[in-house]
Amino acid sequence: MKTTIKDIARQVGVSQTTVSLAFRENSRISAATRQQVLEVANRLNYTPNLTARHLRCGKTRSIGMLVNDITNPFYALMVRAAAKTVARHGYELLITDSQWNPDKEIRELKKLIESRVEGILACFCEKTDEGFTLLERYNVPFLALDTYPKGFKGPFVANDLIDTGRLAAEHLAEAGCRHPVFFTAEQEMAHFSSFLIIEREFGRILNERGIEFDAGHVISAGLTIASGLEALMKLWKKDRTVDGIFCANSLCALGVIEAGDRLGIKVGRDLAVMGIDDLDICELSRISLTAIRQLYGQLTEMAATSLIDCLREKRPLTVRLSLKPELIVRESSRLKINHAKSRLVAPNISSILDPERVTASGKV
Amino acid sequence: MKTTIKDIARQVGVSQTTVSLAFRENSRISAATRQQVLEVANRLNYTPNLTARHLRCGKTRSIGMLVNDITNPFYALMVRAAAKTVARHGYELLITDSQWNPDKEIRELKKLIESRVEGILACFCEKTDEGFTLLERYNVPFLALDTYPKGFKGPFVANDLIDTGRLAAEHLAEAGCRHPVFFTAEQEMAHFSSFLIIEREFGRILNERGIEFDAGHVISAGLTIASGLEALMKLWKKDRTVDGIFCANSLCALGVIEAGDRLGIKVGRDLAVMGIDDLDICELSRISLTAIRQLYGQLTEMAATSLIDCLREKRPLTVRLSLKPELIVRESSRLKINHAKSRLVAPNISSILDPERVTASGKV
DNA sequence: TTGAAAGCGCTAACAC
DNA sequence: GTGTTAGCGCTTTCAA
Repeated sequence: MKTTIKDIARQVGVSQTTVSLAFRENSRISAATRQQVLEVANRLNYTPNLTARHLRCGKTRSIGMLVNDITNPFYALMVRAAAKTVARHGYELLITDSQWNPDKEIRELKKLIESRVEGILACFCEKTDEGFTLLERYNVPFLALDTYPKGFKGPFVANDLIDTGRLAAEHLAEAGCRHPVFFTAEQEMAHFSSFLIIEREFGRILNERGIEFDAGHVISAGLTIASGLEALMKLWKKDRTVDGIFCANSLCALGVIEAGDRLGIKVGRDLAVMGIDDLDICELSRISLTAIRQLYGQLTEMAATSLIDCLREKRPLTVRLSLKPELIVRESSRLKINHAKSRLVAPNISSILDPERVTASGKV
Repeated sequence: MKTTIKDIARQVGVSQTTVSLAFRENSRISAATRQQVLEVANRLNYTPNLTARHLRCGKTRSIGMLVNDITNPFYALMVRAAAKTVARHGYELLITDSQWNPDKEIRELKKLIESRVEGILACFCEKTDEGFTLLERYNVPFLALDTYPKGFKGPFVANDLIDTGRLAAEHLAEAGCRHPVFFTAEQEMAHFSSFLIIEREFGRILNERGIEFDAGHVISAGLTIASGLEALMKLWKKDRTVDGIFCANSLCALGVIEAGDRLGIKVGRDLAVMGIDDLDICELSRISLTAIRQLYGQLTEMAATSLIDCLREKRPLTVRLSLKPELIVRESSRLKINHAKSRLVAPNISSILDPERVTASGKV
């Protein structure tokens, strides 16, 4: 059995209260008794039982975090940022993963609530409203992170998806694409509000510039290398006029490049490829993938901070914030430049060379 | 304030026990009362307080997991596998991250102990013995995962590092390398037992085959793309005889390839490059990096299962298991073949094409 | 400066 | 089937 405060009290010959007090700085305990208590505690290998403390105090000093896929570098980055931020304020982070499964999302959220986390940072998988309805119902302070469900009225810190769509459209238009397509997530996810927002703005800007784009130019490619590869293979069989592909993430774009290589398409010259999420490897000269960088670390830090601030001050959460993404142009989409001057520009390698860079793939 | 069992009891007009019992399947409660209780519970938005339950029951049904860097795809993969396995047995997973910092490792382990996890899956950062000494002292069942500290007498499930070193040495020797080097982790990590074991076996096999290899052929390159890039840049300035580089991970190897490209070295023909950890992108034909695949998912699943089994049966943990790694040969190291027959072999693309493949980079 | 008593929300043992 | 009682380990009054 684990040593408790009682055991120590008995050994030292003081009350439980005294022992409890001895573990806190500048409480009204004499230096001598504190000394004794700490000694015995150490000898008996005592560690406080947080379960008991939390029950008694009525709060857990913990924040829950829900992500869709912990093995995705961006969620991992967010988790890391959240853990750090939360720890700085004396909180724990309970991490859970829905695996894009709405049922699991609900189950995980319930468990967090039952664990009595004081607040939740939630990346909803957005297939239903159940997730945030649940949190609202049980009255748990929460914040939507990275993206938020359609029509969501609550607090969020997210990436600016309209801007994302716009940047992509403008870039491809300027690169000289006349037949761009959007490779969105797989069928089941393609109707998530985040992808739809990007798609709509992407199309709107293209149309504005006189480039044809409608539902027929949206392809449920998926979000993995394998699915991007397959999607271009399939597309190319029936349509070889495509000259630009905007992928919903960079993994998909890597698959598209691979397919291009196998099909003998000159990526960057005859076909512009770009993705969302700037992975480290996008910078390799062999890849050199144009990507829209989202600031996941900052995003999460801001979210966690404002959640904890509100918790502290017992204010309701009101933050609704969209972070601007950044376009990183590389070789995979220099159609116009290459056509015009046939000149290669050195890829942007600054960040790869910077060992201090916060990285999604990290170390070992 | 949150609804408690008491509130429900009062509303329904039964005792707390009855309410408590009503939430369990086939307890001795009448269908009618259960019905009532559940109804009221639902109306009052009741959720059980796990903190209280755990305190009362004296166990938390939770397992702690310590990794060195949650943003590293392999640790993320392990976390995912652990969470799944543990959940299947009705346990929770508390995830923490030492960030390769031994002090943080201790702090995090202490927090897990205080949270009264029933067992711990630990990837020790190995800078000191403090981590496992602590766990032994507080008598927490634990398992070293992925790697284990030098001279470690306790239970572990790890990759076979001797085999890893051997596979690399044999492969480079057979590829025809006469001047191979080992790019190990950065200075501060290079003396970790895992890297040392790999290094020693790598050298031993090379020597056995009459290839020169000593401490001078070990370079503290680091484990990131940036550091691999820099390391080869530096090395090439003073030594151009190197014809094979075995990197402690694949990210480093990607950096090496990048450096090779920039320096005009023909990677795969004049310089063989290989790494440990087979990332998805290693399979892209633009990269085609030879790598030693470690089975992180299986590793973790086995560890978690045996931990929980022992917990259940109150047996002490005794497992000491090393999993065999697998060599995946690709274009980056086909020196001999290329020299001899100048023939390119199609890269192994099977796994990329398999959408079911468990992947480190995952979706979105 | 210390101690006694109460209680956080729940469950287990036992009585009815 | 249901209720009573006690107690998990801790902290927080309040009294001494």
